[in-house]
Amino acid sequence: LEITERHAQKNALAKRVGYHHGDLRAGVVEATRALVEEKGPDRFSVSDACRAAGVSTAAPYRHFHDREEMLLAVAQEGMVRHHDAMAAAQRHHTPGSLDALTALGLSYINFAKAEPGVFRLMFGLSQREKKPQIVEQGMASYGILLAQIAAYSERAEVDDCAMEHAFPVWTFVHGLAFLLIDEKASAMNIQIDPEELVRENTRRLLSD
Amino acid sequence: LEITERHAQKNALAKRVGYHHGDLRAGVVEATRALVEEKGPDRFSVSDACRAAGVSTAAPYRHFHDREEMLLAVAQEGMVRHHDAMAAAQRHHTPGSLDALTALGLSYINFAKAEPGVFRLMFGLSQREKKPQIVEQGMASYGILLAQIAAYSERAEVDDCAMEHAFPVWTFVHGLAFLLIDEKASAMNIQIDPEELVRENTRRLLSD
DNA sequence: TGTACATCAGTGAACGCGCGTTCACTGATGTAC
DNA sequence: TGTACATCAGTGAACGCGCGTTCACTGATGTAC
Repeated sequence: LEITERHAQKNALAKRVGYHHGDLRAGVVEATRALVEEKGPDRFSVSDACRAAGVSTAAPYRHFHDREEMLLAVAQEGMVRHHDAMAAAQRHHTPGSLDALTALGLSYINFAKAEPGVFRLMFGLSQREKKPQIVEQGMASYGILLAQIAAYSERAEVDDCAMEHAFPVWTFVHGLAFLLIDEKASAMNIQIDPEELVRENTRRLLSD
Repeated sequence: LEITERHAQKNALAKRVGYHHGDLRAGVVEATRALVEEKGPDRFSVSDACRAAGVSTAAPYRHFHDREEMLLAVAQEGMVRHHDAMAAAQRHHTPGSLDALTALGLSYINFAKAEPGVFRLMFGLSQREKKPQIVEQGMASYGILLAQIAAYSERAEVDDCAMEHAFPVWTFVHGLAFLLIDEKASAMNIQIDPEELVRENTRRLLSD
């Protein structure tokens, strides 16, 4: 009898076996991520996330100091996904080629399109960008761009010249990402081919 | 006696003469703008604005349907200021010169720096960018850029070529504005000279 | 010019609600013997 | 292997709070006579 009850409970709640959750932290972070995506970073509420994760509203406080720390965890994981996507995108292209740089830019934009909520969380104003883990992860992503640009201009290492050229390329791609997810291009009736746009203008920005 | 009372009251409340406000709508919009600037568009609350404007929380509902309409009014006025700043910036330069285009871009960025809250309100995702008044004002601002770019490439009118070149320039400047107000450039320890950055990269984006 | 009255901008109090966080408690788990 | 116990992840109820909006009301203003 008791075994049958247990079994039913297990099936009903899927991840939940009993009083203990198993991995409540991961569950809450995933619920937070989904809500940030659904409602935006500012509409997210702790209560919502707990409801979605199927735990009491007090539970997250065993794992996070406060609401902000939950968002920080989501931003952090986002930074890693973002970095990994860029690293993967360049892998299929000749280092230092315009193709590689285009793939890098497109993967930045595609991340923004795929996860606009998390993208906003990562790149919007907050105290988050001052946390060392976030800065480090950002530096790592920027490093991928720096290396490609150094290779593009046929330099062995990242020098001042590569750094000066990298920032405008980041700026352009960053602007395009926001214009797309904030629906400004479409509101202004501007048709866009992201790939050609990124390729041509990266080329122009790196000219001289 | 009564006159003295009136006088004292007038001095104390400045804008407030008695039961009626005079221009409550403008007062509330200004309070809303200031709060959007101070706390950000998402932290703004109707109650805060009423407190700041010195009116009851019910008062704005004589002039606005709801909270969103108050933000819409602030966005709208922001669009006009933004447009006027760009129009003024180009006035001192030869039409179609790189100087004129640089001044245009810088005025875009300076608006973002001066009013980051309103800038976010104007360019963030919402249903607002679909309101005809907002779209129209946006088109007008974009038209200034289009005209300068047509003149830059020595064309008499705005043709497809000008439109194709304008979008990347907007994208670049827009991206720079966000990287600056979201403090990404400073968080990554990147030093910037906005004027040179805008001039050089506008030139590159318009090359070919 | 003086009075009666309609208008409607602004009030003050209340509404129902969801929020972030805290608290004393519960009970599943792992470990020592 | 079996039992006693410490640990601590998760609970459920409550807290104080500020929110957006509505309501019946008040009183200043402008107009008709």
